[in-house]
Amino acid sequence: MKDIKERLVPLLHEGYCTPQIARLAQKIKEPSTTIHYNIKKMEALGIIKAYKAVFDYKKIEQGFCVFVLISLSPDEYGDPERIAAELAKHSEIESVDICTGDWEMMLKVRTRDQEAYYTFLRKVISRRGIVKIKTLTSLKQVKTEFVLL
Amino acid sequence: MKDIKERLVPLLHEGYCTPQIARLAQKIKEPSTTIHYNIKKMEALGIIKAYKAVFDYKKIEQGFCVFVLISLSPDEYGDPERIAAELAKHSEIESVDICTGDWEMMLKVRTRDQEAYYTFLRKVISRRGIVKIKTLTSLKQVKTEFVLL
DNA sequence: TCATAAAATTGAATAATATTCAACTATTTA
DNA sequence: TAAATAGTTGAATATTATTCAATTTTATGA
Repeated sequence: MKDIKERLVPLLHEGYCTPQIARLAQKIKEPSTTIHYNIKKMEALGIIKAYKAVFDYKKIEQGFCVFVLISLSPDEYGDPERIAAELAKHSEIESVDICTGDWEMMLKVRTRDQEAYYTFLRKVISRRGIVKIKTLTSLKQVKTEFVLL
Repeated sequence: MKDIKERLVPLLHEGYCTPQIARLAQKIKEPSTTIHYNIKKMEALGIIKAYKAVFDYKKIEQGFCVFVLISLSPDEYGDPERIAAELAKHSEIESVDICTGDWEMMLKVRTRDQEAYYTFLRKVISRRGIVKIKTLTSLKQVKTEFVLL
């Protein structure tokens, strides 16, 4: 056994997939060359960013999911995007949004369990510029990435 | 012109994609038949739920993105999943989570613009059982669905 | 309005890829 | 330790994506 699975998951997580042109052609009832042309165009225009797999995260040791509401220090109001870009690099973070309202930033984070999240919190989230955070823990994920679980 | 694009986007949004076995095989340096076997196994076990495209949502008229924090009426504490499942059906909703803390539910919603969101709010979110909501509007999306924008 | 250019659609041919299958190896079970 | 099960792999086949050239449609400018 070569633990192929463990090496596949991270790749499929962010890419290494492709549209099924033949199936789309059959569904939409147009020639596959037409589908091909239109998809390549959307890729070239940057409309399509990636093709990826969606997992049942409980089954890949990523069952702990939280939303992190972040309040920035006034020093950072001018350039929240630098912190956002820094955070976005981490593979545990599913999404990073700069927001209005009581909180300046919203993260969605996935880890193995609460302990792994605590480690992540200390290592990544605790940094200069972030003055307050609030964690909302997901007890049950009903839909993710537009896919019903 | 047949507006192929408009018909492709909703399909690619939730599926109609497939893993690139040859590319994965090259990357991982294992035979493609081994990759194939392992992927089919993950699909059969329900580890992989779907293969889908990720879009630059501004470019498909879905540029308005919000997080909706929902507070349920005490009547519904016992069975928040029915409301969650109802909400999850709507294609505007990217994710539905049942949470701990001050709010019982978290939605991520995408619409064309603020007006479309307002309509959606009145039509879908306003319902018996939901007693309070708070909307956090995303001003800038840095990362979505594990994909950098 | 009409000529011209650019963009989009399409069928046929080809190239690339996924899938099947049978043999083999490694791992688990009793 | 034997037998059963699960995982790996190369070769053959089936399916699918891609290229290309021809054609149609749409946009542009005098």
